[in-house]
Amino acid sequence: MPRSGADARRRLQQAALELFRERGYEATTAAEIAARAGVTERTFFRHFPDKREALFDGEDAFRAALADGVLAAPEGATPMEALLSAFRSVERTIENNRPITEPRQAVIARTPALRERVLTKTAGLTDALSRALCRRGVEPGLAMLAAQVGMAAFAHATRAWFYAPGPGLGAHLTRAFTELRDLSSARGDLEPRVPRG
Amino acid sequence: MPRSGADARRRLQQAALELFRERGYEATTAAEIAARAGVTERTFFRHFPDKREALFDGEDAFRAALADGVLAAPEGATPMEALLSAFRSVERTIENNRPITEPRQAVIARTPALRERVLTKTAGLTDALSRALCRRGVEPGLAMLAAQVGMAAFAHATRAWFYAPGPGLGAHLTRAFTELRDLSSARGDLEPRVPRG
DNA sequence: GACGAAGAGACAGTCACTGACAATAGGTGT
DNA sequence: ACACCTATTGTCAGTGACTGTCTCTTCGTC
Repeated sequence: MPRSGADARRRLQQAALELFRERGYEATTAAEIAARAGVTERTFFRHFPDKREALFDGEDAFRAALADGVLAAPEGATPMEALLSAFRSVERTIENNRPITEPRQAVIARTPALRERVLTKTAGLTDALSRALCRRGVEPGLAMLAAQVGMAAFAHATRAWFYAPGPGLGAHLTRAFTELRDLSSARGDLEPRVPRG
Repeated sequence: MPRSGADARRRLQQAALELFRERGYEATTAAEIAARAGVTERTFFRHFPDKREALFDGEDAFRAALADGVLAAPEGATPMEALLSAFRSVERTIENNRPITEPRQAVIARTPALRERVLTKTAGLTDALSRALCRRGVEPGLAMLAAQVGMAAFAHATRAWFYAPGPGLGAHLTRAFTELRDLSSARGDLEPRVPRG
């Protein structure tokens, strides 16, 4: 019964989150998730390529928003400025989504398999940022480096905001990018200690 | 027959690499790897927690070397300087291991499941670097940020060296850390565009 | 009211991974 | 030489994630 397709998908996601919270990720089977959602195990795997993905959705939209944010940055912005601008453009989205992401995070935090998947999701976002920077004329290699560094700062800010939401994500972002600048600005000895022969 | 234990392990790793190169990762079963190594499938899983791990070994030693490198950095070094010093301390190791890592990389590059595992391995290294920085007195949050940024630069350098080994990894490292400094040194507008209400 | 496409169920099968128990090779002490 | 102990492996049975295939039902369309 193709009731709506999207309906079953939403029920599956809800059931998955509930069960993961109740018994943990490893202890719940795909069949159980499907049963609670009122469909067959086979249907579960038609909606999600694997069990983990039931917890990660809407990442495509977020990735697009980030990339758009980079492209929408002011003309003369440096790579890092463009990235910060992109992060600021999704600030509100993240803050508003907190009630949804918070319980999810709790499950992820205690499940190695899910933490691993988070890393590939983050890598996907980093790739998107890198490609967007390229479209702004940044050399590909440098774009990837900038995207990774920017993403590290963004993750840092998000982590800090998660534990201390008071100041708002924006304040943590500002702080993270300031810390970033302070970290690399110290003029040090960049030359190898031992000259190569 | 407990021939030696470590022997079977080495044969399994060799067989895994060979088969992954011949037919690809997804198309080879754990039983096939075990068969080529002259043991049972059950023995394979006694040596490796999962199929992917047969390709990733010696990461523990590498992680320890990196952490030691951070701790061995000169007294007054900044976090980034300590990280660079750590990377320099494993330069030779990486250069010497190229014949081993190169075929491995080729398999990993075309296998999403293995790329995902690389990310968690890298995250493990980043954690170790972060903890080492903490032992140098760096505040934990900042240590994690520094470790991630440093690891991004290291990965950038390694990537560049992979395609252009000529100048040596050390030269690429120097260049990466210089680019890093240039990236974040540009003094920009770090304040939010719209004041928070 | 026929019809085509999109979901969904039913069913069988592969493969990664695990627990439990038995068998054997190697080294050790006497 | 002999009993003994332990590490390592083989064997077997089982669970659960995922896939291919086929059929069936429902919904929008003509």
